[in-house]
Amino acid sequence: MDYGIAETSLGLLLAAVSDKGLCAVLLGDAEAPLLAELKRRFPREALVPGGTAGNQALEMLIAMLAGRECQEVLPLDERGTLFQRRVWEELRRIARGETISYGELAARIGRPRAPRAVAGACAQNPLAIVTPCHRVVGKNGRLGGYYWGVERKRRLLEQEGGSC
DNA sequence: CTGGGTGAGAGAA
DNA sequence: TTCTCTCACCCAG
Repeated sequence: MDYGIAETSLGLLLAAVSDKGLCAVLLGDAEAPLLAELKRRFPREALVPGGTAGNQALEMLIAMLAGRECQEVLPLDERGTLFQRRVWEELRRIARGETISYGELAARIGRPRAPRAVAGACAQNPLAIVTPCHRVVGKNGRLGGYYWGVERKRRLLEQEGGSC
């Protein structure tokens, strides 16, 4: 698979693409930790920097951050359990600027008593931004957590609410 | 504020 | 395989 890295308003953004589709979108402050995480998630893959597909995905993600809603166009190579994919699929149906609670999301996938499990699935989401796990917040106004830092979550929501 | 009920995943043995 | 621990939750006291 090949990948590309670019600087964005949220810090460094890494996109990795396999022969099946987009398989990782990571955020971070420095290049080395990003690469380490990519390698940790795909230990057996050969990682090729600066590939065409990776850079193409990067461009799309940056356009998305700028306000364009062009997801679903490129194939996704999601690796996860059935339950996780169910959660991620539901996440992608949340509109830009909209937020729901973990309990609500759990109810939507038919598991109303499993908000904690849903949170766990969100934490494992390999495709930041494409799968908008940042649009899930706690029920009583609590922001909840975010794998790449609550600060990034807050800024993502701010920027989505304002510029569409 | 605290405590307990949750479902699913990761890791040990 | 099972057992145990860990949660980005949520509601009742």
